[in-house]
Amino acid sequence: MDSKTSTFKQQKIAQFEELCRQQRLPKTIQRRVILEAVLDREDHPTADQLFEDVRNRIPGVSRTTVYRGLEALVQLGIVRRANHSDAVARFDGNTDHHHHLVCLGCDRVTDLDDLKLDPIKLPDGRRRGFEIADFSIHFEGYCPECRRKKSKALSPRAGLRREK
Amino acid sequence: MDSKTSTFKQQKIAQFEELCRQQRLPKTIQRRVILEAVLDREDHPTADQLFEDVRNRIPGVSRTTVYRGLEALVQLGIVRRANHSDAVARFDGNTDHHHHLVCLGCDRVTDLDDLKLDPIKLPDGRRRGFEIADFSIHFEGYCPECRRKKSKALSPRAGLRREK
DNA sequence: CTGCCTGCAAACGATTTGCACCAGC
DNA sequence: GCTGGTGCAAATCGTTTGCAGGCAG
Repeated sequence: MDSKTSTFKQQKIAQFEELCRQQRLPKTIQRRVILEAVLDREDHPTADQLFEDVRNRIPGVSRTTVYRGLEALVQLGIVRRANHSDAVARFDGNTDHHHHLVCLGCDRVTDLDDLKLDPIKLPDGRRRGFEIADFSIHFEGYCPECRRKKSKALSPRAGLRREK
Repeated sequence: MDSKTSTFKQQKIAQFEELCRQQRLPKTIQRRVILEAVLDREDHPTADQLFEDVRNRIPGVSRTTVYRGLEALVQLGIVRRANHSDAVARFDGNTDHHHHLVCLGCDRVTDLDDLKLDPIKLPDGRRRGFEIADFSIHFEGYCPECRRKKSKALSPRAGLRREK
């Protein structure tokens, strides 16, 4: 929205085009729009949500194209797969270092950019021969909405049903 | 295997029976065995792997029962869903505080019990009204196996295909 | 031209659901 | 006996694949 965000988006798109050139991949409108759709969202949309978003801009796209485009963007390292506990694939245009707030009530995941946390000593790197490149912290707790529900009804732990 | 592990298992099972009593749920053999199957594994098995394990002990079980049993155990808070990036559900009998090593090459997730990390200051708890109950750190990197592959071929980033 | 990308329809695999029956309490 | 668990088969849902064009380089 503001210029900062906008610049970020520009950069990502430039990065995408750059990679296409490097790898001699045709840069199609579809994939550009798919990337834009991911970048336009703050949350971690599912492939289907993105399909809807893309379809608003390119009425004829097929679901397959969106799925394949997303996969391609992941391969290029421009977007990330976001791992929620539901079974559907989710994507995240923010490939920078950031952390997550995971709600134990509704399973929603929000990004957390507070980086006072960063100076954690990346430890035991070579433990078990594992080479650590980065890390992110999952904070588990309850989002405002679920806190309210929780205080009202201590009981049932609204099932882990999928959101739709 | 050793007495410590064994005790842990006992406790979990006791906890399960306790919860069944509290909530007036019948405690069936199937669910007990499902729980045991989860506890007997160190990794994060898929529902289908657990189905196989359970079937070895109760030849007649249906896949449905295992799925439903696992769901029930998750609801009871005895086992956790483990979030990998592949599309299949995975489960984890270790509900204690622990961290994860996530391989960017093969997406495998391993538990990390090194708790020198624990004294991290749980910060900004009330940020956005989010109530933080716990946290876990995802270390992203490359497991020994993928490091080897990576050093040989810098190129293709073996696709994110499912393991089977 | 050549190769990757697209769209469609069909296939697929994991998970869920409806229903009749059976088992704990 | 009532309630919830089980097993089976069918349905569902997200995702992938095969194939025939189409388009970017």
